[in-house]
Amino acid sequence: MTDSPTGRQLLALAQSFRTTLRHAVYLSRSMDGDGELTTMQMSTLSMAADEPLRVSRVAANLGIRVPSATEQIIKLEQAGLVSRQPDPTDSRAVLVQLTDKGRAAWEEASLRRNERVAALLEHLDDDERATLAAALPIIEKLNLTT
Amino acid sequence: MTDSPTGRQLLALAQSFRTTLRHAVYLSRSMDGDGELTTMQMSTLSMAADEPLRVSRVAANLGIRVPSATEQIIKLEQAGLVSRQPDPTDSRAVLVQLTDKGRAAWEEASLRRNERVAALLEHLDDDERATLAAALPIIEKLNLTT
DNA sequence: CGGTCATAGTTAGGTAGCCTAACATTCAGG
DNA sequence: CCTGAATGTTAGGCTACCTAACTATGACCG
Repeated sequence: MTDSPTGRQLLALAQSFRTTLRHAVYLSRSMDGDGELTTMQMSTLSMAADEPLRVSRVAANLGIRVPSATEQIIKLEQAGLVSRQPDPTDSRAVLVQLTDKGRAAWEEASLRRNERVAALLEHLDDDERATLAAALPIIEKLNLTT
Repeated sequence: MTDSPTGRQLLALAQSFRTTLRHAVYLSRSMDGDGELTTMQMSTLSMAADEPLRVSRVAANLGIRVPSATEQIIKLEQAGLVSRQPDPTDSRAVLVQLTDKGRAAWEEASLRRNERVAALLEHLDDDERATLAAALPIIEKLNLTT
């Protein structure tokens, strides 16, 4: 504790974390296959599942700019999965809302993804799964810090 | 244990994991800023750091196709960070090798990234860091399964 | 009120990274 | 040799992101 042993440990953990983060991106992409909804599309739908929300909120949640969000949302609209309507309380804003078709598509895609991920998790033993489960909220916490 | 309570637990964990995975992608992207090396570029350099390797190996490690790897490698070459030379033992193959400049750039970028991630990790307490450290190899294991 | 500034989205145009298909070159086996 | 497999590169296209410029609405204030 003379100098900063904690600092070195932190750097070492950061190194490992960075590597794993990269592999996680890889893993995530490998889940995206087929003609299914993309991860980003599913996130958008899941946000709108609770209540209609603004384009700017979608952008913020996805970590992209508003024009990019508009683009994606228009595609979802053309696919009939969401509808766009002016916000009655502020006609500048646009509310993105899930259609019935959108909800069905999201639920089904979500289920299928979960099954695919669950199949991976089956290769872990109980302890490993417990550790993983404990780590997830911690990673979430890191995100908020950003 | 009558039906498959484990199955339901697995699905629930899968759901959480999927969400965190998405946020991890977000986190990872948020690290990519500036005019620095991208994550993919750093991975490529780190692979070549040990010994020269083939384009096809780079592609496989990054999870992309060979033409895409060629593209990235050519950019790195133009930046003077790697060199491309025919494999003496098989002149179809091309060996990608780190230049001195490439090694220096990689080491510096790596250090800076680690510092940035370490800054995030500082917001965690010791227990949380321990849990995170324990979870990393488990996530790696999932990747191999893919 | 009426003018000015901020806010919400869309449009336009450009870039980066990925893909498949088609192509050269080289190796390996009968 | 000659044919088929393996290794890269080239060509062309797609998607998701970006910034800049624009429209339209709201909000504040003299």
